[in-house]
Amino acid sequence: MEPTDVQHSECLSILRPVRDALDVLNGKWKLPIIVALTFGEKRFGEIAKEVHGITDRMLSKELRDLEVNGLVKRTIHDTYPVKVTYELTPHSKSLGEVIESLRKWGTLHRKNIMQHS
Amino acid sequence: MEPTDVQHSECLSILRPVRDALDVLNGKWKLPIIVALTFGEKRFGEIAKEVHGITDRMLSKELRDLEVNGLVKRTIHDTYPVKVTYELTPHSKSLGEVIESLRKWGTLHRKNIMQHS
DNA sequence: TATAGTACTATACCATAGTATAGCGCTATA
DNA sequence: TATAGCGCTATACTATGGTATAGTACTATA
Repeated sequence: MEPTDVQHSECLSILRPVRDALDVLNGKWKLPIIVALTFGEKRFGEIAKEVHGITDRMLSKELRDLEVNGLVKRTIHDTYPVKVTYELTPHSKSLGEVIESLRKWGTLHRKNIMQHS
Repeated sequence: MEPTDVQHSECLSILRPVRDALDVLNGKWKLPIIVALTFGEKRFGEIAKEVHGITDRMLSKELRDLEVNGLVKRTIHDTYPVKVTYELTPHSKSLGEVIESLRKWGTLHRKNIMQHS
């Protein structure tokens, strides 16, 4: 193997965690839902109101996705009538850096595109 | 408006550049193609060989996408027979930080999932 | 009794991302 | 003359993400 081959296969192995991260954030609704939960726990209906345009079906599905990925905690309160709330987990807070990094590059990229068109 | 509303709308406006960045990296093939071009310019056929499993159709489409987004430069060499090469632009190098940030979180996330299952 | 809210699920559909396979016009080589 | 490589494009298909609309079992309120 040549040196570039070694470097190349290293790059490829780096891609797996990168893909993992992208998959967690992917889709139209994940980030808006996370934003909605940023300022404290909320009920299903409250999130639905804040995330404009989302259908109940999608909200239900995406919340389950986020729960499986350990970003959101679902709590069923033992009251009458039953109350269900969702909140961000500590793990989800660690996303802050990634989002900031994406935001910075996205802003830079937008400027770049503007200039060259 | 309450204070949280202000903060909430701020978060939403931050999402646009984040979406932009995610869209550029999205899809199954963008990152592997970028990796293939990391160590210098390459011809269509060479990239096709390095990015395992990609079809000509997809490679053609994704290269055009990357070119439109200013990450890849396409050069037609005035030789017989004509030679076409692709290379990364300086702008694409600025992706390094973002990818590193995603890689770090992706690794952390994987550990987190392993523990809680 | 009727209406509305709560937290969903079911069914059907559509649009986009990606795959599979083939072909094109060109040139170089055997 | 035939075969293979080059850089693609065309056509048709499937799979996934997302939308639209309705319905459920329960409770609270008028």
